[in-house]
Amino acid sequence: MNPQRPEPAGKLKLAKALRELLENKDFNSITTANIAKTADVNEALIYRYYGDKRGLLHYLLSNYLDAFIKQISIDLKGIEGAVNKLRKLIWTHIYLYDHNRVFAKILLLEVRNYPGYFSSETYRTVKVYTKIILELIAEGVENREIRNDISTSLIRQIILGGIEHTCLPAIIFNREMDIDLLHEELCSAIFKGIQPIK
Amino acid sequence: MNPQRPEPAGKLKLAKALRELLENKDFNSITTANIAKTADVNEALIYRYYGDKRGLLHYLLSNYLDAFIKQISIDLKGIEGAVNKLRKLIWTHIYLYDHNRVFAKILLLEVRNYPGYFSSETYRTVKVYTKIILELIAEGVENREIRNDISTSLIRQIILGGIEHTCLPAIIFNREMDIDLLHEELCSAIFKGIQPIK
Amino acid sequence: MNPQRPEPAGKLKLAKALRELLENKDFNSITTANIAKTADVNEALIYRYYGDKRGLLHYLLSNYLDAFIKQISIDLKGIEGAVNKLRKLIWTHIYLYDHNRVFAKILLLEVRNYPGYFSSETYRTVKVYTKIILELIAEGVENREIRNDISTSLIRQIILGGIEHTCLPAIIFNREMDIDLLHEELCSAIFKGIQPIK
Amino acid sequence: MNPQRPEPAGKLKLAKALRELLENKDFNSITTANIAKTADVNEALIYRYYGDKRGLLHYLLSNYLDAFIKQISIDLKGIEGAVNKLRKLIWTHIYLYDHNRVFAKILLLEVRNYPGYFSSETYRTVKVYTKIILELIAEGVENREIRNDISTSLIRQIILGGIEHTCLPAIIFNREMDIDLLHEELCSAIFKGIQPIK
DNA sequence: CATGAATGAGCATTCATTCAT
DNA sequence: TATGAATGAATGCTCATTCAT
Repeated sequence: MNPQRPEPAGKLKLAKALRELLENKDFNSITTANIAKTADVNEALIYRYYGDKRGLLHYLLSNYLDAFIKQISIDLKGIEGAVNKLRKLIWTHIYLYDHNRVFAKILLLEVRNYPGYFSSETYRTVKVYTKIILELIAEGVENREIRNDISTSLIRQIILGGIEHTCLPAIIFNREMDIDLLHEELCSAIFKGIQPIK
Repeated sequence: MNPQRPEPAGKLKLAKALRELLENKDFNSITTANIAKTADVNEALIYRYYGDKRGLLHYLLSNYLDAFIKQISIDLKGIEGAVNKLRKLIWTHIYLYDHNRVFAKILLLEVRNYPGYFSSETYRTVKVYTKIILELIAEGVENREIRNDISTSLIRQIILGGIEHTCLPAIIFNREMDIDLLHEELCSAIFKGIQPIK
Repeated sequence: MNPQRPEPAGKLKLAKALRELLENKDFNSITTANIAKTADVNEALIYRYYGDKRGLLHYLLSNYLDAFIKQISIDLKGIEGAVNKLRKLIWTHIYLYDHNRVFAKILLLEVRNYPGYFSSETYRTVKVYTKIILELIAEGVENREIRNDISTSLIRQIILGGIEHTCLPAIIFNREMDIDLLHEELCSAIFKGIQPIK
Repeated sequence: MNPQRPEPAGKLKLAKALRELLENKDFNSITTANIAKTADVNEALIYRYYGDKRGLLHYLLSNYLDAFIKQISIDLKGIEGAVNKLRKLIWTHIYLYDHNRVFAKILLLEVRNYPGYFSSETYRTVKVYTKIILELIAEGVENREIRNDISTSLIRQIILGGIEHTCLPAIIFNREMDIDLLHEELCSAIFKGIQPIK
């Protein structure tokens, strides 16, 4: 219960091992034997620390998501205006996807199809993020930067869907991404539609 | 002796079964037992009729590709001008992806990573299609509808990449597609760049 | 029931096909599909004509055994004395093993281990042969060419065991056989022991 | 950490089970399910401990070969003269084949035809043995007990071929062996030819 | 905190055999 | 007389997971 107690060595080694392996293989074709051997610990530790193989994946993911959210929070500091903040958020989101393709892949492709996703901690962490977005939108609506005749949740949908739509092909096919270009295109598409008509 | 001998029931049932299963799962996580049970035939028939599990997938695909190409060829009839034909081709391509999501998924995601794809019959059929596109582009260049300072194969790349980029997210996440909208956006992006500056 | 009715084409083709295949593979690794394809007939014919795969093998074998016995019977004509006839019989036996290695292999290795061998037609034909030997021995005993204080069946055992012993290594490892040398060694070993002490 | 850690129970049970089964069936017709059931352990242990089914066979074999070579080395102690040592070696070889028929069978029949045999550890161990023989022969040549106009490797060939030829039939057909008789016959045949003419 | 041992369920694939026509 | 369609029972092998220590 002591939040300060350091994680056991084996637990960390396993997480590190899976992260490594995910760079070259997809989750389903990585075996537990594989992970344990790479980590140089016993296979059974996966079950002790993470419940099961998928648990380890979610642990990895939630670690990443925490960093993701922390990064975005920092990046928003000092920016004025909800739309400006959202622009920055989108840029960082794309940037982080580009620089953490393994996680992007898991998040975009692996994690959703599985039963239990919506009751997972990953999902709870994702919701923290979507809540941040929602609040920015609400702020925008209040400031009259954003139309008030579209529901905030639909707007959030548009933003997240747009990011996904924008990044997915490059991530699936390991293509390079021109972050600034993609960001510009995406923002103009999004904000043209959701900004109030003056 | 009859070259038109109808396909055996089991063969067709298997193809149908895999098509069904692919709607919800990806190929690798569909088992042969799974397919056979869905088809309500014996597992061994997969091997009798298709050589192996992957053979069945390629059968499905090549059936679809033939229909795909036939449809596009018909759709181009009566249209004048290379750019107009290409616009129509893109529309039909998107339309067919939208209405045959299983095949779109296979084509976009499953089939490429596999060793032997480039020596498969599927690949040969795909090349028939890309050749059609190439010829339309060449026609366009000749008629001065399309710039002659970009290689035709690069232009083809742009078109096919664009279609992919446009359709992939909707296909992966089973989202609805506004075909006309996507088509319009895609075409304006493509043709703005490749039409000659007057 | 007409003994003159010719064998159906398919039946013969199958026998021929198996004989061919046995030259390069052992029986267990030849499949029924294999046989039928080589014979260019339907797989089910094996079951119509021979009951099962092993039945076909036994048919082949009994054909061979008939020829074997016929050949030996002819070879014995015009030879005087039981021991001389036995010498000739042994020579021909070795000769035929050497020149029909496929059958030698089946007879020596494949056929015995199987349940049902002793009630097979093959076994009945083999008994015709051993009866010939037994009669030659009895003739020899009567003529005082062969000791009368060893049972004829034991003597037969010694002869057949000796032949087997002599030929087996060459047959298993596909080695060449010096028929005359083997014959001489074997006969001197056998007849030294079984001829009456003068 | 203890390098002498005892072999796991399951590993040993599997080896014992295969040894038992080989008494009545040949390796190819023994299934992994068969082995596991006889050993009363899980089939997967074969793969954990031996890599695959054939690995288990080679384990059995190499255990046996080690004992074989150890026994022969001991038996040669205190014997004077290369030819006398070879005689003893031949006797022990025949004796061990007689008393370990399963291994004799594997060694004579199963192991050779397989691809990879010549790069296996079994083969390396076999070579240790043949080297012992070669050295004895060289010793004999030096002492003028053995002719020096036949290559030592040919002489080794004659000895090993002779043993094989002598034991094979009895081993294949589970017949009894009169070891002393076989030994005497074989040695007289071998050494008549290879001893120097005085 | 960590491990070695063991397992059940499943995997793609093979093959001798049956049967309606 | 012959065939195409179909199948049950294996086969060697893999892997996530459990558990006593």
